Amino acid sequence: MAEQPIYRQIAEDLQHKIEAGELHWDSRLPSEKELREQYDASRNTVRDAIQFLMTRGLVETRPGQGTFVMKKINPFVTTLTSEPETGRGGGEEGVYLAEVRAFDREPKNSDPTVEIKKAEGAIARSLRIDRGDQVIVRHQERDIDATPWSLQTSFYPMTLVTQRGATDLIRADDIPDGAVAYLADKCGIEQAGYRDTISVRTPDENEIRFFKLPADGRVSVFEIYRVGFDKDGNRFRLTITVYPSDRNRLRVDVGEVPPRELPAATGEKAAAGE
Amino acid sequence: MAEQPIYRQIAEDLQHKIEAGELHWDSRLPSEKELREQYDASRNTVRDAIQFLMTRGLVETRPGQGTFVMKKINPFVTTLTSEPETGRGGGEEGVYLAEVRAFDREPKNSDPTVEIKKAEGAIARSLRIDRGDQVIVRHQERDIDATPWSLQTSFYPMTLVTQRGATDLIRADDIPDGAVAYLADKCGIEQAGYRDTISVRTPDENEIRFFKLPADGRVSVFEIYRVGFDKDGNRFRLTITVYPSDRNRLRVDVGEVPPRELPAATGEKAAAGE
DNA sequence: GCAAATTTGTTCGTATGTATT
DNA sequence: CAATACATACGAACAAATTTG
Repeated sequence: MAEQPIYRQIAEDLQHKIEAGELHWDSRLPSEKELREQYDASRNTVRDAIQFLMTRGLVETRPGQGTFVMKKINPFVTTLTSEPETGRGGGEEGVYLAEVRAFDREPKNSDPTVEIKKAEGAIARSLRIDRGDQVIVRHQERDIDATPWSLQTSFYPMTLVTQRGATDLIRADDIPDGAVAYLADKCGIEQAGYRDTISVRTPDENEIRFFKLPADGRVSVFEIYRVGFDKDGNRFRLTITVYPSDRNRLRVDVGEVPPRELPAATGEKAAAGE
Repeated sequence: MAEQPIYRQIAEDLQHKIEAGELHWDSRLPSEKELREQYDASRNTVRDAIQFLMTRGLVETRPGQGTFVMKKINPFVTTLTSEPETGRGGGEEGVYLAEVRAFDREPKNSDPTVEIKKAEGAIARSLRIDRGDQVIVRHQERDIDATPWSLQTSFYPMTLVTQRGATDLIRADDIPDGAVAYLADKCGIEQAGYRDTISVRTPDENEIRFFKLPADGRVSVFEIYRVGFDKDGNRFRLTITVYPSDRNRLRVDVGEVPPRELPAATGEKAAAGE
């Protein structure tokens, strides 16, 4: 049995101190120089230990200041199956706002940006249209409690506007009840169901900037492709939502499941959804 | 605009070469020594660049051999909502085997290990039992096409054995049709529904070993807590499944959704589920 | 506003250990 | 056993960000 490398030993010791409460939230760890003396190791080895803890989200470093114990994030739980009756799912406009407020947290939506583009490979395949077909791209940024929380981009075939009269899709305005409800009202396209495909990947440059994630991709993001189907099984929209995995959880309810309990005051456990 | 650090420049250059097809799948990158000469940088800097690419799953290192361009993994898609009729969900024994075989891939289940433990905090909360109550812990390892794919651990209250006669739960044998079906048969506990909570975290030591993940936790894992409810809303089991996020996707179908298409021969796209 | 001190970020060099061929 | 290549560890220097006087 090989002995643990030094940097791991140091990391473990620091981790224990953090978990034992010796180092509380937002308190500064000893500087690299001090740690070097404490553990009688080189600076690089100490830095390896700190990086190990950073990868696991226990500490963060601030250039010129020091290394700090990370605040435990109270994750927000998005229920993907939230409103089967209306055919709308968790994460969508109206549902999202209601969900967040139900947990006593403050949502904020940016104004949407609207673009017209040619469909690229993945988009065209998801919507079963031809590559190069015109699509409407609507993009929104969302905060919870003033922290950047998710990025949502929806793609609609241009034919919804040109042939079905859904002209509000190309206005750079919020659609108050959500695009799904609008399409039902305006052109009678009812969403009979949707399919979510969930993957995890490293964030790109934009996402790192918006979510204020560490630049080296230690914190990954959920990427959810949601394809909406009408009652004939046709695909009429694709929504891609990106959530940083450190501050989000997803939930799926199947069959008969008791309703969610509301958060007990500021209790972490209820909100964490166990 | 600050210039990019050298290790990022090298990483980008290598990434371009990979994406341009100059370095094809499974081909070896130049050794660290050669890269050092090519880019006129130190070995540590070259290693930083390689680590950057490893984090993003573009290359892998094999001690004693070199650094290789990673094969694009054909992810397996687990549908969490797969069999609403039977009350069983994706990832569970019978469903899992059928799902994998339907996509022409070869599943393998290890024999389960069975332990009796006292329920710890998270387990007790999930099952709504008291901390310290006895629970049965059944653990299984799963491969697909000889690659380690998921780790599953189920927790059952001991009362199912002592008061309801579900004695097979404490036998270290496979339960062929799955524990859910067994409990329905044996003690009439029907699973009326279940709730999945999905989070992402860094793998622990065991998971790194089993899944052969990079030791420093760059590749994260999905962790799915599935709580089963009977028709009275009581919780009778908790199953925690861990999937490496680099080779797995999750799917959720809500409402009326056309059936999945079967893979077109060996096509990546169909299997990826777009 | 500026300069000094502190702290982390990046880069270099070197040495030794370990795994594989 | 030897060669190759990655993993860990040491030391040193300068750069960049931040705080303090």
